[in-house]
Formats: sequence, C-alpha cells, structure tokens
Amino acid sequence: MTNRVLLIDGHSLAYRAYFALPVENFTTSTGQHTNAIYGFASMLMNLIRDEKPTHIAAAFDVSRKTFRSEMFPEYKANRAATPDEFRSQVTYINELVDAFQIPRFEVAGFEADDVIATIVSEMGEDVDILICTGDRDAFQLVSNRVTVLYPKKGVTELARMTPDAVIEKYGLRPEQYPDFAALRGDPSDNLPSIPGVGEKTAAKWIVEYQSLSNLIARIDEISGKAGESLRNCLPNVIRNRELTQLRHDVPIQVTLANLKWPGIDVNHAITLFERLEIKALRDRARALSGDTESTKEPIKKLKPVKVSSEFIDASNGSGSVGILVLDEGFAIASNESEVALVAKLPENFTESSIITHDAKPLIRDGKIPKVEFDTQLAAYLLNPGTRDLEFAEVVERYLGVSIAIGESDLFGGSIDPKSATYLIPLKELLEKELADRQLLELYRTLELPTMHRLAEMERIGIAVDRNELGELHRYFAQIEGDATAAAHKAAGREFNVASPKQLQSILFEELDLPKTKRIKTGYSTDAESLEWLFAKSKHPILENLLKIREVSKLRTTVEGLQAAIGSDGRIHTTFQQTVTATGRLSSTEPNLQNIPIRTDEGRKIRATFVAGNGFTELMTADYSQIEMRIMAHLSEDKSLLTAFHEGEDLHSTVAAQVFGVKVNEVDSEMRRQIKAMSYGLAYGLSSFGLAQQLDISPTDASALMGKYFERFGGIQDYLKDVVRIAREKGYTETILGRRRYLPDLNHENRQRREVAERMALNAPIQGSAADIIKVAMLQAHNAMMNAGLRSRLLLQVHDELIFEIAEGERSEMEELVRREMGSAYPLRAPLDVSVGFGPNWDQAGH
DNA sequence: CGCACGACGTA
DNA sequence: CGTACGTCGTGCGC
Repeated sequence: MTNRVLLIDGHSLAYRAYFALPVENFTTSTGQHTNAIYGFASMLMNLIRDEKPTHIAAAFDVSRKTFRSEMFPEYKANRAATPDEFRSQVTYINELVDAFQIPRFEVAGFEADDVIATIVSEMGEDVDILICTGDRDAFQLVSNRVTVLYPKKGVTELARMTPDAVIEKYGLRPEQYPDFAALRGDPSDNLPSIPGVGEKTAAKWIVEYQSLSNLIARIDEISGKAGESLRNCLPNVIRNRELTQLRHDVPIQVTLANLKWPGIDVNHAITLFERLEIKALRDRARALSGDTESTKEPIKKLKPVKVSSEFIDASNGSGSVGILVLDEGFAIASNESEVALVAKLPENFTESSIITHDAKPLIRDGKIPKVEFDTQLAAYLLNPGTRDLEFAEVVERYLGVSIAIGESDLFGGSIDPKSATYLIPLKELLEKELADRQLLELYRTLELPTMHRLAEMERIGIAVDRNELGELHRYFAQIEGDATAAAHKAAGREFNVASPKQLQSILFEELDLPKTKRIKTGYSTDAESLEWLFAKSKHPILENLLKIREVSKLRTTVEGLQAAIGSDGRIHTTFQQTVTATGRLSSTEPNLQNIPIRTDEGRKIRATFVAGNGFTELMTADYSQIEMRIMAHLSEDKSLLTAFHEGEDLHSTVAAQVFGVKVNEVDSEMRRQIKAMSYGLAYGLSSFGLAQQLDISPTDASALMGKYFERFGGIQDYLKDVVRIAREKGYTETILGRRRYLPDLNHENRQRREVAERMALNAPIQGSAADIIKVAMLQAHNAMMNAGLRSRLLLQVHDELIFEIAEGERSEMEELVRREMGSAYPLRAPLDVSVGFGPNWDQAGH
C-alpha cells in the first residue's frame, strides 16, 4: 500500500474555521468560545475519514515575525489584530492535535507553509502527499505526488488542487504560481499589485514567458500600458517574488517514519471534547476509533455505464430520468448504470420525472414540458452569486467528482455523456442541502415554477414596431452626426468622441479646461464631469459632447433591438434566474430590463414596444415604493408605517416629519433630499455619500441623517441589526428565506468589510422585493388561467410586470392583476400597485 | 478574439 | 465613501 502523507497548515485552517462558523453558537457554559476548535476538528476528521492518510503532520505559525516581515515590513501589516475570541482557542487546538497524536511543527521566523514545503522536499518519490491549507501560495508545491486541498468556503468544501486543477484555474503549471502571484499582488498579504494588470494579464505573461525571470529579461518587449505599468512597478514585483516563494530549507528534522500516524488517542480526544462541551465531536471521535467500515466513502468514480442509443424506459429504476444537454444531442440517464445518447428527445416524455441542469432552454424550445428538479437552480439557491454553476462545477463541488473533459467523441461534446448519471444522486444531495437550510419550499413553490413561467415568457417574446425602430435609428444617427461635427469644430480638429482617452487629451491638454475628478487613466469625462465643466467654463464643445453621449447610447440601444427581432417580429429576451446575488432576475440578449425611460428621447425607444397581432394593448403594473415598504415592514418603524397608512405622498410625509413642518409646507428641495436619503438608506449610504449626492456639506448631510433617525429610529435599529445578525450567521435572509452569504462581513480588511456591510443592508430589501414579484407573477398567471383569459405576461422589470392584453379583457385584467400583485405578500405597509394601459410600452407606463 | 476599463442604460 | 445588473466602445495585445 502506498504511503499517504497529510500535511496540515494548522493556523490557516483554524482561522478559516473561526470565520466560517458563528462564534456565538459555539460557547461553553463557562464562556469559552469553541467555533474554531469545532471547525478545525471536524475538518481534520473529515480529512482522516475521506483521505485515509497513513502519515500526518501539522505545521503552525509561531508569530507574525518572519523572514518575510523582516524583508518587507508592510507584509501582512494590514491584517487586523487576531481577535481575542480566536486566540483563546489556540491552546485547545494544540491540545487537539496532540490528542490526535499528530506531530506539530513550528519554527520561529518561518510560516507554516514553509515548514510544509520543507517536509514535502524531504519526502521520497514513492509517497502521496496531501496538503490542507488556506494559503494559495501552497499551489506551487502541487505535483503528480502532491495535491493541495484548499477550503472553498465554510469548513466542509475543499477544492482538490492537482496539477490539472491548477492549470485549469490559472492556466499555469504549479511551479509558475509564485511568479504569477508576484505579478498579481495580494491585498490580503499587503503585496502591491500593478495598475492595469489583473489575474488574467499576470497569468498570460507567465504563460507566454514561462517565468518571471524570462519576463523581466525581456521586459522592454512588453508594449502598451500594461507593459509600461509593469516596468514602473518592477521593484515591487521583484520583492513580491521573494515573498511568494516558499522556503524548503526550514531547519527541522523530519523523516517519513516520524510522521507515521498511530491513530487518535480516543480517551484523550473524548475528554477534551467533553471539557469543551462538544457532544457531536465526542461521538464522532468514538465512531472514528471503532470500525472504519461504518463511514461511507464519497462517490469517486462512475460505475461501469452501458451506453446505447435506445430510449430509456424510466418506469423502472429510480423513477426519474436525468437529461443532460450536450453540445449536440442529449444524454439520458435512468439510473446509475444506463445512459442513452440521442440526437433528439423522444416525444413521450410527459410521463417521466425529469431532472436537468438548466432546464429553461429545453422548456422554452418545447423539448420537454416541465421538470421535477433542476440542479442548476438548486445550486444557485444554495449559493447565489456564484458565477460557476456549470454542470461540471456543480458535480465537482457537491459530489467531489471531476468530470473528464473531451472523453467522448460520439457527439464531440465537452462533457462525458456518462456524467448524466450524476444528475440523480446530485438531485438527492442538493435536495437535502436545501432542506437543511430551509430553502426547499422556496425552491419548490417559487423558483421552480418561476423557471417554467420565464420559459414561457421568453418563448412568447414582445412585439416591436420594426419601422419605427428604423426611423428612430436614422433620427438618433442624424443628431449624433450633427453634434459630432460641431464638437470637432469646437475642438479645432477631428477626433473619436467615443474614446475617453482622445477626449481627455482634447479637453485637458488642447483646450486646457479645468481638471475633473481623477480616475485610473487620468481625468474623468463622464456626464457628471462634463456638466461640471460646462458650468465652470461654458465651453461650447461640452453641450455637444453631452448630446453625443446621450444619443449614441440610444442609437446603439436601437441597433441592439433591431438585431434581436425574430422572424415573428418579436424580441425574445433570455431571463437569467441564476446569476444575481440578491434573487433578482436579469435579462440578456437583449437586455429588456434597461430600456430607456428617463428622457423624452429615450422614451421614444420604449414606444416601439407594442401589442402584437391578436392583442389590443399593453398593460404595465408596478409596485410603488416596494423597497421602502419592505424597509417599513422589516424595521416595524412606527413612524414609517404610519406614513404609509396615512400619507398621500410618501416622501413629502417623511420630509414633513424630519423637518418638523406640515406636509403642505414641504418644498421640492426638502422632498428631494428626503427621497434621496430614504432610498440611499437601503443601499448603505454614508453621510459622506449623501453629501456627495445632494451636493451639500458633509456636516449638513450628517445633521440631516441625525434628524431623520430621530424621527425614524426604528430604521436605524433595523439597519444595525441586519448587519450584526448577518455577521453572526454568515448570511442575510429575505422574507421568504432566500439567503445571501457574506463571509467578508468578518474580513480583516476594512474596505472589504464595509462593502460586505452595504451588501448586507441591501440584500434583504432588494431580495424580498424579488421574492414578492416572483410570487405575483405566478399568482397572476394562475388566476389568468383559472379565469380563462387569453392575455399574457411578457416581461418583468424588477418591480414592474408588462402584459399583452387580449380584446375585451382590459378591465378584468386590471382587477385581477391589482388583486394578485397586491396580495403576493402581506406586508405591514401593504403593497400598492399602479396600472397603466396603452398601445405601446411608453404610453402604458405612468 | 479576449481583456481591462470607462461609460451609461434600468430598478 | 450606496445596491443590483448588462452592453457597448476603445485600446491593447494576441
């Protein structure tokens, strides 16, 4: 049997565990915190169970003072002080490692990963080495015999970094990682980065030049901004490189025999866990010491799979079929040992319970009528905001299996068709996870039905007036052309107005206008800056530039719409249901959720969306002030709730209270300030930001906020609580239990932490609004079906639904939609719906 | 063709 | 130094 050596970076894993688990939930009767101990121990036990190491060692940092901080005093200097709640657990973690009979290594002046690198060097070629660490620098140690297990999130999920995995993630061989890391920099270690150079460019350079030293040797060949930036930052990069290299020469004595693991000292471990009042771990320690057969092996490989092109009868087996969409054709799995490959799906699929990954396109195209479970949608609810919800990634993440790429040439697909069999166990696993986190009902009653509704909306599309769009295009192009000519004249020469770079040299060099706010590439030329410049200089070019900006944006919007018109004269957007972090939908190809409305010119585009053949008009129905109502509901602020129940105009009512005047004495400026503040609150607005937006002094902004909270203290308390609770739990929740995980709420970097805090403030409000309108869409559609109506839902724009109205159904639809949208959720500040009709989207709006 | 960035449309 | 998105154009490098 081959020797399997497990090397643990004790400090980094314990620290991760500390932040992954809410400290409040892990406290003994005497007040000792145990979250880091618990997380570390369960990680360790999982590793022992799953990896079955024959040898183990644990390395710990001694202090922050290392050869790195000697060389570069800023190294990790931005790290916050270790919290006391963590420090008090370190002794116990040491004792834990002793109880597990694992040798501990710590050497002053070196980090744990240097110790690990040294141990790796000391091991022979005939051992398998597993390194578990939260430090990415360890990726440089990966090889055919060394795998790094890197915690992805929490304490349970580990990314298995093999040489292939490193190449897949970074495009680099493991030994190139320190070069790459030096170029990229690392804010958490306080390593400076190169402006204009991100992960992609850093990786690209290393791939191209093979190594940093080659890159530096040929540094003058690197053209362009990035190259120049690199040359400017070269000293930083070189110093970074010395820090990213792990040392293999730490003075320790270690041999394979030293690390032989004798197993857990069960009695010691049990006493320790009892002292720490952690029953679950005590029981696990007992189980682990006994027969190892009782622990279940995770699925590692596909069982032998029979592949045929015969249709699979789903009536035997599990009763479900998994359908996996390949590049061409489909793989259908009935159970874990049978897969059929078909170019076309059979007609008689209505009887089966179908499991898919990304079903909406299949439903939209009529390939299948409905699904029982969609693994992509489930994975999204478990971790919204994760961009990687591709099948292979979800399988890897939840089943711990890496799906071979390009193994099948049958369809030329990039996924092995046999992987379809994974859909069935994946469904079981995801379902359990959803249930554990109280997300199963949200999934079954809201998200899955919403997916079917969206598929239908996409299939229906929305009609546009093709000729009108053509007219508009000519109109905008004309204005743009005239303004461009005028701008060139005012500048004294021709230049590309669409290029901020060229515009900068015109405005700030040639015309020598005052400098606007600084951005990475010089001075800003955005609309706000141009307005400011105009007020200051009255230079005639500025009006033309603003006009060009407005109109060229509109022109390209028109072009996008024209290109998207289908053969049926309608535009079929795609609604993304699994991309936003808050639970909102998004719309792509084209995006119909950002059709202009603000300006008269923009509304002309909106007016090209019309009722199609067989329908008489469009109807829009939107929630008024839904986010404020949700804030009132969640905060239970008495004054705000009263304002909603009594007030004619919300913002004026609120303004009257803040300024202590009668509602009819509120002027437009007071109303404007209060409206901005009310909405800003839901975004985590600071007094500085408020000052900026209202163009008042920070002192005045601060005073305004103070007055606001004097009258609406419940909101202030609520906002504080949201962040506190999210920090404790690790996630925020909407009214329907949708979660958003925000690990950065405990980040040591203030910037990152504050960004996460604003996200935490906004997510329950924006996300609850998303919940409510999804409920409304389903209720409205069901009611329409029950009433036998032919009108149909076409679009959703976050707080607005757009319907196509059939002849004679206008008043019934208005009543129905008001009722169904209004009753989607019983808020303490009741939902209010406004409805409009018109021949086009613009006129149907209000 | 892909990346980084600035800019700007919506709720 | 306010949230959530998608798209376009430029400039650059491949």
